[in-house]
Order: sequence, then C-alpha cells, then structure tokens
Amino acid sequence: MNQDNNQKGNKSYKKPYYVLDMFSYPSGEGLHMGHVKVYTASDIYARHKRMKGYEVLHPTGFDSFGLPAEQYAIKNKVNPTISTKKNSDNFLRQMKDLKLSYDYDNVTSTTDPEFYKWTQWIFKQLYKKGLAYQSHEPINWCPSCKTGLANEDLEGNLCERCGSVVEKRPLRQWVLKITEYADRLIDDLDTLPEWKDWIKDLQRNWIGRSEGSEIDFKLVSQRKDLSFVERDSIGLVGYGTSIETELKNSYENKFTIFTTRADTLFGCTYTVLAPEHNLVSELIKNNIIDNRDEVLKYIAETKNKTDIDRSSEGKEKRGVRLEGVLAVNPANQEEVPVYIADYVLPDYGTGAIMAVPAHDGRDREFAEKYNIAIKEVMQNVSDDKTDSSEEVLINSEEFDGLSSEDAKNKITEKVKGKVVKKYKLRDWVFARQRYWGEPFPIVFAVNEDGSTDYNKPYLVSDVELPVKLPLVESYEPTGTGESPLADIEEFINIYGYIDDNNEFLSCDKTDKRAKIFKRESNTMPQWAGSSWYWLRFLDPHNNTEMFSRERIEKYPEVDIYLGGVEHATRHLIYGRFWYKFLYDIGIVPNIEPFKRLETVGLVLGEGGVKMSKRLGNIINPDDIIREYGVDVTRMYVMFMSPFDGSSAWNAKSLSGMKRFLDRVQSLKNKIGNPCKNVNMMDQTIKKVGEDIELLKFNTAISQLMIALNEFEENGLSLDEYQKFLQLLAPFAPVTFEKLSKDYNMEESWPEYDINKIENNQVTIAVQIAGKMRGTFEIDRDKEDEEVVSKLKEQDIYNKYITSQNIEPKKIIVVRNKIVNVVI
RNA sequence: GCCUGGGUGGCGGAAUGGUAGACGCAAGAGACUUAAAAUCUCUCGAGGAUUACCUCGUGCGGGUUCGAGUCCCGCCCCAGGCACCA
Repeated sequence: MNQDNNQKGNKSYKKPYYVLDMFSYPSGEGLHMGHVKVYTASDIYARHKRMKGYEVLHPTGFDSFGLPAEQYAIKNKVNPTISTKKNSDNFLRQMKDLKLSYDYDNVTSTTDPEFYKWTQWIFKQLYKKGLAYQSHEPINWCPSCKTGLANEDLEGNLCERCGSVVEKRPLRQWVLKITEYADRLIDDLDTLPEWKDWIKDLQRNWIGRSEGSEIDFKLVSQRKDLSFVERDSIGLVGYGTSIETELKNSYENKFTIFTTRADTLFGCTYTVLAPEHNLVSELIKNNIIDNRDEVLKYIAETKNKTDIDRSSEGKEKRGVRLEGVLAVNPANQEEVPVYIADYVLPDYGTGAIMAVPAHDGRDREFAEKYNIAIKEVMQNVSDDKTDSSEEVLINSEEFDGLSSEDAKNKITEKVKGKVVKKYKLRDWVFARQRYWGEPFPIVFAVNEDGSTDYNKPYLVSDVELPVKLPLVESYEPTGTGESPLADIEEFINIYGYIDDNNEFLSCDKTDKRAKIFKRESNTMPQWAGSSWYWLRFLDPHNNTEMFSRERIEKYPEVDIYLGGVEHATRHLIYGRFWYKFLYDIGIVPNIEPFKRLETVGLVLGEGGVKMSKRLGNIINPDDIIREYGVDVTRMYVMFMSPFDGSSAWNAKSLSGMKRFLDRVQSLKNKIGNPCKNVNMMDQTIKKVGEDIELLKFNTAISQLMIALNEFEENGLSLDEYQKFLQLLAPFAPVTFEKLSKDYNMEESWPEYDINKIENNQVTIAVQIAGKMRGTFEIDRDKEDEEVVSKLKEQDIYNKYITSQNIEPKKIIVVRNKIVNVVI
C-alpha cells in the first residue's frame, strides 16, 4: 500500500509500471475465452494502477509467425502476410470491444520487418559470442510438419503441434547454446520472490541439473580364446604361442561414466553403455566383441524402437552383454562385465553408467534379470529407516563409515574423477525448414562446383538488416529437409563481398568485388520473436534502435506478466535466456525480465470439459458481448473463479452478473443520506484494492456486491455513490462511463480512512469446551478481564457453566474475536 | 515412478490456527401480474427436536492445540508437469 502513495505530492512525476500479458497468435478463430480471462485481468490490473497514479505501460501485439498461417497459405495460395493482417485486425477489433485499455497506437507484430530486423540482430550477437552454431547431429524431425523441432516442442515422442511420431534425422541446423546459461537460469530463479514456487520448480525440473562425478573405467579385452588357451595350453602345443602374442597386443581402452552416487562406486558390479555409444561401434569395428552378431542385432532393435514401443513393453530392462571385454572398477580394480542396454540414454551424462544394483532400482531390476551380483555398500544409520540421507559407507575398508556426501568427494578424488554438473536441458534447435519465419542473417560461401559451403557462413552486415522474407508462390516445404526458400533463386543466390568486419555486404553482380553467395534457407522458430517481444513493445516505432535508452531505463523490467502456464518451460525459459544474453552484452539493465509472473487458469466448457471444436462447446466472446454487454462478460469471467483457478462456463451464472449491473444502474435512486453502516465504503475500498493487487478478482467483485446490497437497503450519500462507481470502473468501464458522466468525476482510486474500517462494537464468539455456543457484543479492544466479566453475564454462560456448577479450568480470550471456556 | 497443485453444499466458490459455507448460481415458497418474463421478500450442508435447541459435517485414518478446512505424520483420489536423467 505504502508504495502507492505517489499520487500525493509531486503530481507531475508518475511512477512507471509495466503490465504485460502474453501476446497472442492471431488465429483465424479470433479470441477465445481464455484470452478474455487473462486480458481482462491484466486490463483491470492496469486500470487500477493507472487510477492510483502510475504511468502504466500496457501494450499488446502479435506473435504472428507460425505454422497455421503457413498452412493456410499453402491451401489458399495467399501470402501469410495477408491472412495474418486480417486475423490481427479481427483480434484488435475484439480487444477494443472488450474495452481492453491497450496502447493501440503502438501495436506491433513479430512479422513486421522492423520488428524481425532486431530478432535477426540478436541472432547476430549470439553468433558473435559463439552461442549460435551449426550442427549436423540427428535432430527431431516431424514428418508431417516437415520440419526439425526443439526438444521443447515434443510431447513424449510426438510432435507437440500435430501429434505425429517424430524421427531422428541428421539435418544441418542452427543451434543456440542455451546450456551455457543453464546454471544461471536455475540459480537466478532465487532472485524472483514474486514467482510462484511451483513455477520455479517446473523450470528447475525442466533444466534438470544434477551434480555428480565423471569417472573413467578401463576396458580390457578378455578373449574367449584366452581362457581356452589357459585351459588347454598344456596339451595344445603350438597354439598357445600365437595367442600369447595376440594378448600382448590386446585391445585396451577406457570410457567415462557419469554418476551422482560416486559413494557407491565400491558396489558397482557391472557397467552399461548406451547402444549408441561410440565405443560400442569402435569395439565392433576392431573385432573385439565375441558376440558381435547379437550386439548388432540389439543395436538395430534399439534404433527401430520409438519411445512408445519401449514404454508399451512396460519399460522392462533388456540388454546384451559385450562378450570378450571387461571394465575395471577404478576403486578396487575389480573386473566387471560390460553391457549395452537402452535404459541408458546416449544423450544424457556420458552415455555410460556404472551400475550399482544394491542402491539403484533400475540397476537392481536389470541385475536380477541377468543374474548379476548385488553388493551392498551403504548402510542406513538413521533411527528413521525411511531417511536415506543418513547412510554410511561399508564394505570398502579405506572409506568405511564415511557419510554419503563425504564419500562422494573422497572416492571421486581417489579414482581421479571429476566433479561435474549435467543437465536435461539440451541446446536449442533454432531452425525450421519452413517459409513463415524470420530469415537468418547468414550467407554461405559457394564452392567452385557451385555447391554451398556450409562451413563458411558469414553474418549479413547490419546495414542490410532486415533480411526480408521474399514473396513466393509456393509455401510447401520441400520435404527433403530444406525450406521452400531453398528453391527461390532470387533469394538464395546473392552477389556481394565480405567487408572489413568479416560481414557480408551485397553488391551488384558487375562490381569487381562481387562473388556469389548463398543465403541460409532455414528460418527461425516461432519462439524467436516471443523471446524478446516485450522489449520492442517499449518503442515499437523506433527505426534506428531496438528501443531507446530512455525507454528501457523507464521500464527496465516487466512489473507483472500474466499468461498461461503452458509457457512455463519454453517461452519463459527462452525469454529469460535471451534477456540474460542481452544483459551480458549491455543492452538491458537487469538479469531477469519478469519481476512478477502470474498464471491464468482455464476457462472450461459447460460441465467442466475443455472447450474444443470437436465437442462443439466453444463459447465465442463476440456472442456473449452481443447478448449481455461487455461489462457483464468481463465481470462474469472474473467472478467465476480466482485468476489462477480453472472453472466451467455456466450460462445461468452469467445472468447473475447481469442482475448485479442492472441493480448498479438503479442505485442512483437511493442517493440521499450516508449509509447507516458507516464502515461499508471504507471497507470496500480497502478490500477491492487489495484483492486487485492479489489478482483475487472474484472476491473483489463479491465485496462490490456486498456493498451494493448494503446501499440498496440503507441508502447512500452522493460521495459514497461516486466512490462506488470508481471502484467499479476497472471492472465495468462501460457502466462507469455511462453513470459517471453526470458528475464530472475524476478517474482516480478513492482512498479509505483506516480508522473507519473497524466497528466500535465487535462480536465475540463464545466457545465452550471447544464448541461454538453463541456470541455477544462488546466494545472493541476491551481488556481480557472485561471480556470475561461480560461473558459471565451471558445466558449462554449460565446455561453451560454456572447452572451446571462447573468451574472452568481456564478461559482463553482472543482479542476482538473469541473466548474459549475450557472445562 | 518422481515433482507440483488440489479435494469444502446441488453448482461456481469464501474463510491471517479463532463463529465453515462470504458472494453468486440453481432450487423451493410467497408478493406483484389476466398470465408469463422481469423484479421484490423469505428459506436453502445433513439429521433430529420443531420457538431461539442438539448431534454430525471441509477425501480417509491418526496426531499437535484451549481451538484444525487451515499445522504435522500416514493413506486414497483428481489435475498438471517430467518421465529409464544414472
């Protein structure tokens, strides 16, 4: 409350405040009820802040790159620019219908070249800092969308957008090194006290940091013929010599495992490599494995298995032993078998594990299946057997009795391992083989034979930004893993030269310096624009800078950011990553972009099911506004549940809100003497203001209803009437405008008198033996003794205590609230 | 399996450890009306007494406390996220 007092005193200075809601993808369907809920909430919040004297920045715009527009374009042969414009205009029309108080003069869109110029510029900076690189590793390929996808775009093993099973496909990609920011993305969550803990958990979980050790295991060959020779060397003359020679040259190698439980190293009874592990193919190539065919068969099976196949097998752990080799446990030099198994993932940790079946459930399951030894090395010393944190080492001589944590370090040190951190988060696959996205500011040199030399990329000079998307006739992806842009000769082939900054500048073909280059044909993913859009919102018409210094200093961070939870692990991680990067290169002043984050709950269809086209239960905001008016629509959506809760649409409840606003219209007739209940207005001002701050719009509205009930019954003064209208204004702007115009009212938030909030009389509840028995009235803040003596005058006390000849053991008085008689 | 969030009337939902069910919807009764709609008044957790009283009641079982929807322990169920992460 205290920080809100800035409207007093210096009138000319208004404290800046940035209220942002997640901008929308302008679909052909128009706004849905979910939009109405978030946007109305942020609008009420913004209006309230404005009334309290803040200089509120409340912008909107569109995230208009993306597949649906492109698919529409493919089908109808129209450039997505056109359909996108049409849809955005419809969205804006609806937003205005809803009386959302955005700054409509500064609406911008990610597809605006003046916008994506800066998206390209940021990419350039990432590239310059070594945070953008090309990769040919197998990536997730959606055969239906015909494009590569980031891990974040998958649901299980399915394309998040179309539900197709994705394949792994090696494809040239641009990748951003988000993993380099993984620690900061986790650690800096601690600097965000206004974020909900569960959202932070979601992000931590997604990034998935685990701290552990990397330990080398020696791999030695153990040819079957060795044991054969040893057994038979006495008898088989002439055969032994050659084998001995071969043994001397025998294969020796090593591999690195990752573990978070280095303390259990002594309990390792086998090791597992991912079937895809490089060492496995090397062993096969060098003919070290005795059961080569079996191993190859298993590897092939793994390749063909999708994640769905695997889980349908109940995640039973299967694997194949690599016959002929053994791994040496560096802690005790024990030789243990080596397996390959698909429960070890190639792209996490080092793709190899030490298995400790005694202390890991998965390893135990596997060991039991293949009859591998299980060796206990930890003992629980806690009284509470469920507390696994109090384990000490046993069976290791050297380290006996050490606690788990100490043992991790000591053992890692002993075996010359490394303490390392690993993440689930992968680098961000930042290229799509599609038309409707930001082109990369990249060209490639051309080989003598005319082919593109992808090893020689050059950044396009700033003066040539934006690299504009060309107009094309066909938007269909090639399907060969290239974007449709690859076929547009006029776009792809470009003459120019490399300037002093080692950047590409185009020039005329006839220019002496002119050489042919080829443009990058991939485009950026839809997440690119949304990773920084709120910064462009500061200054969308600035055609020389991303935003002016003055603007970023005024609004260095978003004060409150409202949107859907579904963005917690993608947009909000990408956005934080880019913002941190921009901080590192001195563009923005903070380490975190969003000071307070609030997530909206779902608006479900009647009966509590999701609204969907298939079920035909979609409620169209336009229809509701037409039938009931804007204010009823806004207030009903706010009243139906708390902001972060989800609840079902109920057409009948909607008419209750209409009743409320109708009654407000006729409240004017009750103006006269001040309300008998002198506290009502002040209580309401306090409650509504506080609830808006907490986004508890449902209880704010209920307080307005309580006030209305009171005023209808007991009348109200003109002053009370005007204050009531002001409180209503952020919720029901149309009603406010209509009713306030007779009074020449200022649109400011009324103040309350804290001394008037509380009644002089309070109701004390009487509890006898812990049960409620009645109440009595007494002056506020009376001493406990007075409360007790008043209590003893009560009939209820007589009935339960005096007349029963009971002597209370104790009487507990809670000031202004309750007395409890303990008997 | 792991991590979150949640479970309160017929429904949406209120309750800094202090009168459970605010506010609203639906339902019932009544008033107005030729009638209906709208509007207004009253009732509305369950059971029993039927005047103003008692008993039970916030997913289940324990516990802490003068007092628990709220805190602790153990379960069950629902929703979301992650998912063989070593």
